[in-house]
Amino acid sequence: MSLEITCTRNEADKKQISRCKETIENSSGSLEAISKILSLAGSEVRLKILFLLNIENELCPCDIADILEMSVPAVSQHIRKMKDAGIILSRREGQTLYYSLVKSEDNVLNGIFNSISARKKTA
Amino acid sequence: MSLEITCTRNEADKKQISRCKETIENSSGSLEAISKILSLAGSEVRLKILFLLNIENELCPCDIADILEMSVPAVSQHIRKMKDAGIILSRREGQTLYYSLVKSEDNVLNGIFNSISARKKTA
DNA sequence: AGTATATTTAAGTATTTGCTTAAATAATAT
DNA sequence: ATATTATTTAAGCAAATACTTAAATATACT
Repeated sequence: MSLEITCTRNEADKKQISRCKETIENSSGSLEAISKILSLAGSEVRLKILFLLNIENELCPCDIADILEMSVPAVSQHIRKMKDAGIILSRREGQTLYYSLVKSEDNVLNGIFNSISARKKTA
Repeated sequence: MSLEITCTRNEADKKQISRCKETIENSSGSLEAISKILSLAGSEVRLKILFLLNIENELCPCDIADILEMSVPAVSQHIRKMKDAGIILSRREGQTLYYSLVKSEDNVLNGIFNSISARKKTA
């Protein structure tokens, strides 16, 4: 691989590079987990769904489709991804499924919701 | 469009739905801006780069490639996206370009870095 | 000027994503 | 049982993503 010959071999700070490699190695689990969540929240549609669930507590796919003006299957498929990732959960009431956020302590999503509100005030 | 006929028309809480529509409308700017940032941070490679820049202050593409064990062009292309989005900036020193985070107050990235550290402790 | 280094850019391609439409489940109502 | 409603699942497809390799820029060195 051409990876072997880079500027590093000549004059870079080797100490810094190995320190960084260690840092990444040590946080590899959280980096993977957090990037998974961010990749979900990084879709504008899904961010809106998460944002709404945070405010409204729970919503059904049908209502979400109505609010976001998109098809029910499209919403359902976004929901599935978030459910598979364990960031939302469902409760059935008759024919209707209500989805809500899975609450947790060190939740990166809370910071995101705060940022959305904060930025709104600023604008 | 089939959007017109959903469960909403029959028995849903119309008040809730219009309230939600308004909420989304009101936050539409921040939702778009934040989801853009999250979609960038939602790539494991880019999250690692951002995480490293936060710790090391600045790094060159070559070193990042070395640390993450990937090709320089691949790194460069990730960097370009983040630069285009205005979340990182560059400083030239001779042939070397040093990249660093654009610092700001209500930065959603700070919360993310905290979550990465917090989760590491927990694990 | 000519060569080497650091980086970017471009072209090509395989994979992933996000919708659409149609069909399948699941619960309810008649 | 049959039909209706809420939702999911599957198949298909266009667009976006993330690499690869090769070529182009930019700065430094001789």
